[in-house]
Amino acid sequence: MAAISDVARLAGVSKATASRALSGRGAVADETRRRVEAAAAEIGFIASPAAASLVTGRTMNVGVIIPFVNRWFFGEVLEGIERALLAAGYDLTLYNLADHGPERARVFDFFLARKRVDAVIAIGVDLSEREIASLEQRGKPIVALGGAEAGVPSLTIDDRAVGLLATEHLLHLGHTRIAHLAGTGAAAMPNSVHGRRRHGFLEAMTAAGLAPGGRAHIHETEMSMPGGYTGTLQLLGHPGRRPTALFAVSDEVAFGAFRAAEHLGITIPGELSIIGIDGHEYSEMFGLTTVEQYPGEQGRLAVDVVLRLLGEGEEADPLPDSGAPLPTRLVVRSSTTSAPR
Amino acid sequence: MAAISDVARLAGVSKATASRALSGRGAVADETRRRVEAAAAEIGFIASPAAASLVTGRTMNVGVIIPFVNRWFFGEVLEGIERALLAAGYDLTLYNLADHGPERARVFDFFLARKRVDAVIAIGVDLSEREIASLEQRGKPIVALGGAEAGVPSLTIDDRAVGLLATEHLLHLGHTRIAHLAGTGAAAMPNSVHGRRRHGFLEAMTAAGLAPGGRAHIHETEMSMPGGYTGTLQLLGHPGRRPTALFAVSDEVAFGAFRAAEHLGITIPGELSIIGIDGHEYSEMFGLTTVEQYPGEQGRLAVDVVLRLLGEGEEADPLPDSGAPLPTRLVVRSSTTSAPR
DNA sequence: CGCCTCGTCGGAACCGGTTCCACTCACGTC
DNA sequence: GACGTGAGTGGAACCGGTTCCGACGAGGCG
Repeated sequence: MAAISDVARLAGVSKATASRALSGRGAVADETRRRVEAAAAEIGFIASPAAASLVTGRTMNVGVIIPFVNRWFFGEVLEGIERALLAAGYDLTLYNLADHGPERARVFDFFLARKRVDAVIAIGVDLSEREIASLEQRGKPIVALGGAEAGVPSLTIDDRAVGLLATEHLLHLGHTRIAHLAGTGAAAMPNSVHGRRRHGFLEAMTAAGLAPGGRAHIHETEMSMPGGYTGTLQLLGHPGRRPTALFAVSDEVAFGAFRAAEHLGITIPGELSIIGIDGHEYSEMFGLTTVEQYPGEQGRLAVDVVLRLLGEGEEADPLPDSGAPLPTRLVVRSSTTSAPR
Repeated sequence: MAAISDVARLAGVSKATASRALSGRGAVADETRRRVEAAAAEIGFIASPAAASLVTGRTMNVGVIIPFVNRWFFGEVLEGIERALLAAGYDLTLYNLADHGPERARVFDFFLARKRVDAVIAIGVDLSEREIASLEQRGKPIVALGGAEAGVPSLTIDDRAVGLLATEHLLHLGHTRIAHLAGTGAAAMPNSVHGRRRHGFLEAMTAAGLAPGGRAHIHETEMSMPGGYTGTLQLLGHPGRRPTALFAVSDEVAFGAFRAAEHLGITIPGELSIIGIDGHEYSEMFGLTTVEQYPGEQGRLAVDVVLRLLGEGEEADPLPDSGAPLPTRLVVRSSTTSAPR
């Protein structure tokens, strides 16, 4: 429990000089700095973050709010954030908040409002006005990732464009009976990620003269492999002319569709083409055509923005995150092919 | 920016009394407490954790070290820990440490050694002597989860028994040509989770008079679905008498095996029985027979132990975590059946 | 009725850093 | 040679709580 006063005494300087020497702020003669550093090393001095943050008001800690840990996208983002934060000397405090329960209010009022974090990164959760106000009022920057928030800097891919792109890929292959496995609430919440991807689908279909509801089918399902499985069974299980292509809202959902197709004896891509969204780690194994996004990199970017807002990056790189959507890329594999005639 | 001195002034008491009233420590008259609480509520007083931890030495923060976020088991454990910690008023600081890189030393020396956390929960990472000593020396309790650590309280299932149980299930079904998809390093590190499961497999095979190496095959692979996929292709892809049953070291690996079997035109369970370990969220969808474990509950338990070590739970429930292995359960589904004759 | 005990409370020290301010001193300039 | 300048340093206040210790009054006991 060596304190800075011990270091100062050992180095023969004042506490003030020791602090300046170790923190790098303020002018200290080179020779003095070396003496102080040597003294600190000798007694194994470790500064108390509590004492520092008490006076500076900075905790060197960023809160991350995330609804799921075990969905691939979120896990990847979290890893990216963690790495970037660690490199910058920040700690990451995790809040796993799915719904708007009492838990959530408690986290905002009790944990985040306290001086436990300097900033907040919210992944895939829509913050309420009150929640945003509560944080901003205390001068804590917020950055949203996935799901644009009004009033706070948001990093997100263009989900509508991605839905459009995926659907157009299927259309270009000659498919006309195309189904969409959408995420829960896609129709009810047009501004959600699911809603925007659905919108892109509808837009492409309409532009191709394929009135949705006529031959296009949309089924909403949970964002998981079992969700894709049961959803696909619903979509393709009944007799009649089946869709020849399926646009799944995420790769995990698409994986479930693979399994359902196998169960139904439908071959891929012969009888059914499947495209997903994400660029999931497993998509190569499935041979899944997908629109890739890069969640790890997105997490890193979110940290960049946060650090800039905290006045760390200062000038440095100008970073063109001026509202431009994050990059995505169509990767064609073996799960999509020309429509059977 | 309301400080406790403001509360005290408003309530007409001293800082000392205000602190006692709000923290619940020390004797305060009921009427005084009510006045202080009313004053605190009125000006929206929020205590500074930095100030409190500076003097008490407690941060109300627990560090969690985890090698992956995106493996189901780890994600589930993390969620369980988060929930339990939050309920107890603790924050969770996440450290995503896979290998023994320089990053890792930095986390231990710079982050954990500082007074940023009160305790550490290490999931599936083997701590070095030095790392353990460094934490214990500073009075920070450590709890290990999955992969027993010498010298620190460890929560873990009995991996050898689980491997035994899974293999015996296949043996009871009459299988004699049984392959094991083991985790990386299973042979090289007999005390690892992978090593112990492999050991259980060998033990069951030997007891059944089936000399490993004769008709039993072991292949080591990455703990993921693609790992299971390529591993299974290796194991079953070449001609000759194939195994009729497969014991996969984890459910995710088993899922990959399903996919590989489909690719090879092998029916399940007709030509190949598959059993996994974990009780993965998706195992029901696959109809996978598995030995379930309960990672969310394990995380909760780890928090219980940590809180006890921090002197929170004090007496309360005696909790029989006296080294007894965590619960597991064999769940038979449609992926295993009698050996073909 | 005197004394002890206990509940209640205030004053003040303290946790361990950071930073403002004043001061010294060497150096360059006119 | 007088003076301004700025680097380098120390003293002390301060961040916002917690806790030790002592004071005080009321009630119980002998």
